Amino acid sequence: MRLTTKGRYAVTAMLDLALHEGQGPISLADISERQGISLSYLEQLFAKLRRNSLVKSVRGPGGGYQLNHEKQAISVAQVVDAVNESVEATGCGRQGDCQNGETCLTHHLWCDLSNQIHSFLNGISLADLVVRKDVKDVADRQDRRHSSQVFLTATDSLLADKATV
Amino acid sequence: MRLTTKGRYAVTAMLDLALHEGQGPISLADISERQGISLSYLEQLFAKLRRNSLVKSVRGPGGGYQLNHEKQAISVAQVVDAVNESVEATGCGRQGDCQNGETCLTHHLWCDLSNQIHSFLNGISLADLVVRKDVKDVADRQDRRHSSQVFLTATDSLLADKATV
DNA sequence: GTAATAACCTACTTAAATGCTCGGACTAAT
DNA sequence: ATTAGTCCGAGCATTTAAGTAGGTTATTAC
Repeated sequence: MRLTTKGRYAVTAMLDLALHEGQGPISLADISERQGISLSYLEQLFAKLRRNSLVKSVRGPGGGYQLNHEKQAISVAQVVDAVNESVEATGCGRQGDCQNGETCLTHHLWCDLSNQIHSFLNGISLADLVVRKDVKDVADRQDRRHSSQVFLTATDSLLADKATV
Repeated sequence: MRLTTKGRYAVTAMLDLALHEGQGPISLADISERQGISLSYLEQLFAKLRRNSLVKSVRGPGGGYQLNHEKQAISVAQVVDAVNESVEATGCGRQGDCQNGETCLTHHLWCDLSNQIHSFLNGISLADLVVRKDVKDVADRQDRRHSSQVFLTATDSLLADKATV
């Protein structure tokens, strides 16, 4: 079992998509900036998310990614799974052949733990996260910062335009 | 978060000690044989278990390891923790400074998950495991095999003794 | 049609951890 | 004195995460 930034990034990015749903395709550059995740790394993660048909893409200018299903139909477990971070706690993948063909002493314990984790993460959808207060707070902060940055760079280019006149 | 054979080995080995409690010190060689874990690797794991005072050791012939506390006072979480396999799912160690100083979008989600896992593993003691049917079954199988092996090697040495006569 | 944008793809790099092995030193019972 | 055991450090092969770099293709806007 393993849960690193890989799975956390994937969930964060998907949640970012869910939060900005209805605003058209969201570019990875935007997500990268808002969530502080390397753009190239995001590309690799979204390749997997796309292969698992959790997102759909639009190429070209104004393009980006969108959720491929309803928010409430995408669970955290699915996202973590899509980027190959199994929350399976057994070493044998539940086969029970952990100790050269036979069941090891603690096999069932890890099975129980796997069930526990999986049902927990399976029970949480992106829609559930979007309405949480702690998520909303962080999202608001990020959006303010992001839009003000957009404003600043827009102002910059206006000034640059003036300068070139 | 990470749970690999390292933590699983540690719990398995501790459970082995719990199962053979009252039989004096248990050598790592015995555990290695019964549980199919490399002896040298066990040594490294038990160094950590000892440093966390989960076991006490007896050196010299007839020596080995014993639980340092009552079976019911040692939880699976403690054992996993002792070998440095944190079941902490956040990247920031609950600090909330995940995204360059500020809280990331999914921080609270991973906190919840950590709580879930921790309370689950914390609620299971070695005593709980010892009485489980699935554990008993495997333990019986291992003990039969182990004692018959001891018998065989004993017979071997008897025969060897006879041969040398 | 040309430039810009953004998805898409492949390959490489760095760092860390796992799961071992090996060799030896210390300690205590026979 | 020998032997059975714990103790300790170094080293090693493999895997993975996480990120870099460099490019190609599709689409829009000018």
